[in-house]
Amino acid sequence: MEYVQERPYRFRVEPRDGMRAPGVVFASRELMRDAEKSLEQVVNVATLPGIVGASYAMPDIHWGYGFPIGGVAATDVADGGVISPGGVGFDISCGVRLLAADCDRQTLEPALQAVMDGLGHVIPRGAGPGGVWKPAGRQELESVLEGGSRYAVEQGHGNERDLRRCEDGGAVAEADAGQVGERARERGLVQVGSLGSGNHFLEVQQVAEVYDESVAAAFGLARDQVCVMIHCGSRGLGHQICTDHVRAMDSVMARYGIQVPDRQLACVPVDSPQGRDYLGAMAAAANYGRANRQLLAQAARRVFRRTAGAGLDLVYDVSHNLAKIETHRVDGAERRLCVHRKGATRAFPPGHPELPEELRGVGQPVLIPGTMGTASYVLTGVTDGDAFHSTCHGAGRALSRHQAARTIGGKQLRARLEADGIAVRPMSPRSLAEETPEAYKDVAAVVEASEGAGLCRKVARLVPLGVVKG
DNA sequence: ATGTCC
Repeated sequence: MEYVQERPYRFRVEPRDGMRAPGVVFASRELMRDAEKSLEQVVNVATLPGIVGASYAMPDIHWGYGFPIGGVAATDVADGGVISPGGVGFDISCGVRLLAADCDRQTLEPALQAVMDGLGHVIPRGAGPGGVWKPAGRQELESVLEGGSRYAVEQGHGNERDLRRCEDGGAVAEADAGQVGERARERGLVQVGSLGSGNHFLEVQQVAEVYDESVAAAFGLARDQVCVMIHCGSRGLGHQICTDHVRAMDSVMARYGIQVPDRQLACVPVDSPQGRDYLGAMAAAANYGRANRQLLAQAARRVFRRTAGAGLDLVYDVSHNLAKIETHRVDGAERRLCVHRKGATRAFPPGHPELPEELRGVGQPVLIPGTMGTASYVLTGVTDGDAFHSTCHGAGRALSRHQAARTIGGKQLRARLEADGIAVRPMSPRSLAEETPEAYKDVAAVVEASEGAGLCRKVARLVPLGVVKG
């Protein structure tokens, strides 16, 4: 696959063979070598009807279902633009929530093991059913699907300030629970407030480094401060919605005269019955994901209060697997676009009207989960951000689960992490081994490249003190 | 990611 370097941290594939836009990859030269393996998917996405700008890829790009993970593509709604579930991913609204504790690492130290034991006890994790909160019935599940974090807070699980610090105020308005199928509901009923497995986690962290004091202060973060980061999604419910709607789209796509180079890029016009159906169901899954993170945060708050006498304030909650209808300026005109971000994080700039007043001067907090043994990052959106104000979402996998588990045993890894001062509360040794830090790219390099490409700015680096893993 | 295959 041929590409050229346009400038530092930016590579380009010229349009050819059915591509309606160029491909653009933000990466260092070194990360670009990894990215090459997924360029075919970047090129495939560029053939989607109505695509504007480019088919973009973030520095943590890797192979995914249809779209690459780390892919961003926007389509023009009024110009036959399509919506593709492959551009969102199976884990709809997977995302990150960061809470800042009212104590620093030294103060927490004597209580850390008790905090970790408490979290290990109350945080449901791993595949299958189990959640901290059970909706009373079908009716209440619908309330979660339509109300997200807002509904959870209305029921006493959090406060109004939490909602200001959630993307979309905690709930996407366009959710349509009627488009959530029976099996998705069954699966969703028993998993509200659960982590799941794979790279999902709840970590107790410490602010190890601050790159921008004033932005960090606006986010409520300072050096040595204790934080809690929660990374999870919409569990079986989102997965089932994706499965159901891909099938529905696949069977009608030809009727719209749409051809795609990969069946996994199934799509329909945003402005079509099937497009609206998927967007309504996707929004419902998005709300489920936010309620999920809200309820896990409440569980963490109870543990911190009881075992350490500490409080937790929400810094922000943002998804990195979602499609959204947003207005952007394209070729000098305001256009309504369907922005797919799959393994890419929205990064609104300072002054954006959708940011809460107290953050409007500094930009949107962007939360980047790293790996267990290394670090996570807090970034902020920038004024001249590219790719429809998007940036990276994490380290990005480098080894398969199988390969990872071959490099180290779970017990050995746990011993190594504990020796490094990181308390670990895993679901099983095997699941831990699959998530060994060596299985991931260097998150610092990914963040460096994202900043170098002009997508965001670094605010703080967080290191783990304790990890609860699915 | 996912009741890791309906």
